[in-house]
Order: sequence, then C-alpha cells, then structure tokens
Amino acid sequence: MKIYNTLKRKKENFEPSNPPKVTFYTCGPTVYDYFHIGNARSFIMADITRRYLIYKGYDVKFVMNITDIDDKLIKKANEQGRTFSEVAAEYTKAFLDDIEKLKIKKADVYPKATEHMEEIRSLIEKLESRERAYNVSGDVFYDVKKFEGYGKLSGKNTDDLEVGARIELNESKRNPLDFTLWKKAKENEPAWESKWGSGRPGWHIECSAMSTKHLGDTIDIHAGGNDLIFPHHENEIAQTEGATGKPFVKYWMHFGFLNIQNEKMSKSLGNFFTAREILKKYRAESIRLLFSQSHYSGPLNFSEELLESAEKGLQKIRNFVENINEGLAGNIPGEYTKFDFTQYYQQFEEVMDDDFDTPRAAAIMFDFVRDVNKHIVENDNLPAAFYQQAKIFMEKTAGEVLGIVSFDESKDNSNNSLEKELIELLIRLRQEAKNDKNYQLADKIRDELKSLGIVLKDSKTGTTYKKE
RNA sequence: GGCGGCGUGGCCAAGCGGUCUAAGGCGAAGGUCUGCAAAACCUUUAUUCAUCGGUUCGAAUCCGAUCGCCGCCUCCA
Repeated sequence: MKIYNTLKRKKENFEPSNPPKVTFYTCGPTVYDYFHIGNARSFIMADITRRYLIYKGYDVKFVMNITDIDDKLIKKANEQGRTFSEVAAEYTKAFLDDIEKLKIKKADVYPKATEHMEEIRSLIEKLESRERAYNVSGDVFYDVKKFEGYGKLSGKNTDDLEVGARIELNESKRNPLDFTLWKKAKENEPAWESKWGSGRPGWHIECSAMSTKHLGDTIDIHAGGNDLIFPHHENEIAQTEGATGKPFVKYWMHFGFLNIQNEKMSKSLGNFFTAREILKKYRAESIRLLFSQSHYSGPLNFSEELLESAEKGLQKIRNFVENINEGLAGNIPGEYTKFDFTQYYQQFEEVMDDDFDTPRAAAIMFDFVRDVNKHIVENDNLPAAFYQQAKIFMEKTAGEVLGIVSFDESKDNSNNSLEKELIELLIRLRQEAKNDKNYQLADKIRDELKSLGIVLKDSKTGTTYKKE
C-alpha cells in the first residue's frame, strides 16, 4: 500500500510503526462558525482514508482536534456579547452534528485546546529548557534558527522566506519567522496562568501537545488541507521534534482545495457554502461520491451542477441496491459460482492501495453495478446466494469504505403500516384499471402518487414502489 | 521574488513510458423491454491528451521552451 508523503514528495510504501496499529491525526475545525463544504472535503477524504485502513485490517486510532480558543473566537464572542466558551460550545455541537450528517465516522478522540493547557505549558517549558523557545516579557516565541529541519515539509528555506515574506513586524522577535508559542493576555481576554504570566497558547502548539498526548511522540499519519503545510504543519514539526528529538510524523497527507470558479473556497473570499446549506439540498452520499470521483490531492472545482450529476450517479447505485434487496427477498435457494466477485475486490484494493485512488475505486463500483445488473438481466431466477454476495461487496466497498451506500436505509420503505396498506390498495386499484385497459386512470394514479414522492415500478412479477 | 500544483471528450475526471484508437460519472443520440412509463441492458459519442520542439524502438505519460490557470509564503481544510 502506498501513500504520497508530502515530506518526501513521493509515494512511499505504507509501513506503520507498530502494525496493526495506526495512529492518525487530522487537523479539525476552529469552532467559531459553521464549516464550509471545502472543509468538508478534507474531513471526508480523511474519513475515507481511515475507513480504508480499517478495511485493510489496521487498528486505527483517529484523533481530530477541536480548536476552541483563538483570535476569531474571541472576536466573535465580543461581537455577540458572549463568552468565547459559549461560542465554542455552540459551534462544536454544530460541527459534530454536521460531521454525523456527512456520514463521517466519529473520531476516537476530539481533544480540545482548552482542555490541554497543562500539556501545552509543559511542552513549551520543554522547548524552553532545550533553548528552542525564548520569553520576551510574557510572549514566548519559537526560535526557528535553532531547529535545523525548519522548512523541510514545505520546501522552503529560511533565507527565501526572510527576503520576500510578508511577515508581520514584531520587534520582540529575534527573527521574523519565529512564531508564538504563548501569547500574553491583553485586557479582557480569556487567559490561563503560566510561569510566563497569564496568556493563551499560540496558533500551532495545541496540535503538537494533543497529538503527542493522545498518539505518542511519533505518529503514522498526519493529514490536513494543503494550506496547512506552511506554516501550521511546518511549525508543528519544529515544536514536536524540537521537544522530543524524535521524528514527529511518518506520512504527511495533504488535501487539495475545493474551488469555486477556479478560486479557492474560503471564508475570507466569501465564496463559500456551508456544509449545512448543501446538506439541506443534497444527500451526504452524493457529496461523498462527488469527492470520491476526484483524487484527494488535486483541486476540485465545485458547483451545484457537479453535485446534481453526482446525485444522478448515486441514484443509479441506490437503484442497484434496491434491486439487490429485492432479489434477496426472493429467497431462491441454491449455491452460485457463475459470477466472479473476487476480481472486483482485487481491483478495488489495487487502486485504493495506490494512494487511495478513489476515482478509480468509484469507477470499479460502477463497473460492478453494470456487470451485476447485466447478469441479472441475462439470467432468470438467480438464487439469493448471488444477491447476497453482491450485497456484501457493496457493503464492504461502497458502504464501509466510501460511505456512499447504506443497505439498512433503503429498506425502510414502510415505517407506517397504514400508509403501506393505502399505497398497496392504490396499486391494486391501478392494476384493475390496467386490466380494463383504462390506462388513463392507471397513469393518473401513478402520476399522483409520484407527486407525493411515491414512485411505482411495473415488472413481470408485479408492481413495486419506493419513496423518494 | 521563493516554493508547489494544474491544463485529457459537451461538463466532471482517472491514467503518469508499451495492454491508451485513453477508465468511470453526468449529458446527448439510437435501440431492447413496457399499453405508456420507471428501472435495467445494448450501441454510438477523444486515432487524441494546452502549444511547439526534443529524448526513446515506443510518450497523454520523461526533458526543454511557450501560452493559460491556480495555490502557499498572513488566519484558512
């Protein structure tokens, strides 16, 4: 299995430190607002990566941090006359709700910055004792010059950065590249006590402190958006390796941006949709299919047209799942070996092993759907064993890995037995009309049911219905 | 200025030295089935991979140049 490692700028064989255990850290949200669909792409692609590792038999510990203290939070709290923790609590809940709606597996731990002050302080102290940090009257900075590997992730060298950079001028820094570990509190700002005086953590230190605490000094995979490579991840390396002297991360994975009209979707440009609004109009599975259909590392130009077409593609898969369920319900006994399922598993694993090539995995999914459908068309009375195998394949790949299909959900046609009986009554009446060649009435019944969201399907064995 | 990425059919998008006259999705056209639909299936829809050169027996894939687009270097997934 291969993963493209940003640190090495090439695909590498995936060899976790302590197989079958895999430690996986992803940068989560700053909970000052709803996250947008671009953020969702990173969360979903990390989720699919994780799910595939589980599929492969790894025992994955997955940690996603929640940044619940920072400038934006304080600003929002001030604007709304609330405390920062009220704001954080509101958006943390919203985040967890939206994540669930997107069918993203819950992380094993969602550590919060405010709950790790102890770890953050002691990490800074460690850096101080190793002379990698210095205190200037209450502000503590990281001394970038003291860390040899600085720039190894982003491919930047400190000299270039110094020349062209638009880095804020800060007289107290020894070097403009030095970044804040501990920020001295201003008046009326939330603050925590420390040996340097009251203040709060800098922008990057929480990730170092929390990943070390929950996953150990060296973690297998660390993922995040492309825009985090510099400075965030670069600084995390400096902090963690500066303190432990050990390699911080084996494999760095970075997700491409979601663009709108070829521009990065971002809060500051204002060209974003929140995941929430998108979820009101489209299924989570459609979003996941759309994201699966392009590789995680490249850009994806987002538009509603694309989502529409993903929704159509998903519909094809959902119809297929229904067909499978119907076939299964037929309960025809017997063995079945005339269809080679194993080749699809092989192909699926082959492409996913190659740096999580979900576009090809999705293509295999559609091939499978077509081939099985074709097999159904060409062979009458297939036994349940055949459908069972088809179902297992879909559950394992499209279901458990890509998260675009759910067999349980498609079964709940009839949560209301009165409703069910009424629909079946109408179907019977329509059948009578059809028998009388009263197609006008038959079509009227079908059309009216359709406008209520109930779609009828005639087949040789009778009429079935589904709710849209 | 430094660093990185991208340009493949009407749209999206894989492939990254031979199996490519290029996967898959959406769309479009025709057909099978059906009373008509729906679903499903079949056929067609790029001899070509931004352009121009080069390397090679062989290039969408490697190298160089050109044009166009984007990102990071400041909070950002």
